[in-house]
Amino acid sequence: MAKLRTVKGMNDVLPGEIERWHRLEQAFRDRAERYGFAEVRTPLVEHTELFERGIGEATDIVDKEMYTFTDKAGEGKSGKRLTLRPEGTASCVRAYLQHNVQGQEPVTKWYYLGPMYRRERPAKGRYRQFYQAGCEVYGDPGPYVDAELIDMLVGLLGELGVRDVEVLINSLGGATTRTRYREALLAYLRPRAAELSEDSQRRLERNPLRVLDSKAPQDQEIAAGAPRVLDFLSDEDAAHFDGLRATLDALGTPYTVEPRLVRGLDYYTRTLFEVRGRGGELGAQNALCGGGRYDDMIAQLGGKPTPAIGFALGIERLLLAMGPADAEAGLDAFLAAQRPEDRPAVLVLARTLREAGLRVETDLRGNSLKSQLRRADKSGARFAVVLGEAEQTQGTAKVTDLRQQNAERREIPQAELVEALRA
RNA sequence: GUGGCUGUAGCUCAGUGGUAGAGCACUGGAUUGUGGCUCCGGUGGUCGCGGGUUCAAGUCCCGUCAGUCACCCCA
Repeated sequence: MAKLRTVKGMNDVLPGEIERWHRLEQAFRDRAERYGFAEVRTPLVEHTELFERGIGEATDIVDKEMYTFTDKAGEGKSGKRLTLRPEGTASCVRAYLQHNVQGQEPVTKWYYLGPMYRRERPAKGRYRQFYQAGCEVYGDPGPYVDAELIDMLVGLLGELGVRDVEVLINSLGGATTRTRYREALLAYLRPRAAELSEDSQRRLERNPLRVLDSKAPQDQEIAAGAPRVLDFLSDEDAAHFDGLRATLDALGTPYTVEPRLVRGLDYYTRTLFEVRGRGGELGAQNALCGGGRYDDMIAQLGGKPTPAIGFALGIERLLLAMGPADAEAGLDAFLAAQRPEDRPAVLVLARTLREAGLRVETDLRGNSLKSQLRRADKSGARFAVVLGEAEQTQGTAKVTDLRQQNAERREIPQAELVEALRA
């Protein structure tokens, strides 16, 4: 029988690595809350229809990457089609509508953090279960929140030491702009269809915008001469985009306008952005986070028309871009027993110290004092504390500072130990 | 889904068709109450898995699975 192991593309995160996850997650939460966002947690499983209607059936995500299954059928009922969420936005919108949040407050700011599932071929920085942290704002048409959101992201990345990034922005305009642009783009691409890559030819009628961000050289050449969305923006769309840029300028947030930035989700309107890392660790998966405005989705899913914007960032990718971890906070003390009969007293003392808030470890498997101290040293503990016959009778403990090479052993009354170990 | 590369100890990797190895890690010890450095010992392997070729396969061939990188996709 084959060895048990994780499902392809899904990974364990073990102690030693998890500390970096905590640091990232904590930085994200802290920043999001400082900006007025509150956490929302939604189920990992949703009705398949939510993603089909929310993300768009023409997208690759919905078309071929979702983990979808049929739930067990109930009495006289057929099973329902369920899907492991491939992204977070659709679920947030569903929750927003389900609990009629839009009727309770004019503007809603939510953040989320958790695993997403897409059945793609795994690669560096791309896994089948991967983690995203994201923010969503409902009820604010922008463009000021758009800029604030982007600026918040750049601030977060900087706080985490990721400074070599590129912020790309674009605008797709509203529904009417998009329709007009789509027609113009098709008019340009159709005569050149034969020259396009196979993938782009397949996408041409279904989702022509995707041809623009193809990496195939022949596609890029053709895309370079294609009409630009920005030239098709309505006056309102253009004013919105100008407002975004002016606000980013006022915030001092660097950005690049990339008219060919399109992104693979169908729901975007107007503002679109992506932050790419330039670090070598990232490989081809250099999109650290992406987002944009999706002003039409809430109405499409049955709510009253409400403007919305959001982004998601890929935790694993950000971890790659962050580089190696700082030294983790270690133990305060490692307690050792001189003789087997000292072990209960060590446990009593360990409990006292732990109750006092100290991080304390012991190793009382029955090994020698030498072995216990060797482990104390490897544990990274600041102090070694030894209890033996003499200390037991005198109510003291021998304390050694493990950071010093030939540290003297101090005999300290147990009553003063907490204080001594905090030093 | 397509292609390239890689699978040997927990980790990093050697290994000319002829007895399975090293370093690190783990563990025991080096005049009995003290760690690191050093030294000596020990545990640990279906050589990813299945076929084939051969007197003989970790080594050669085929398949398969997994990892990884790129395409693709996207965060």
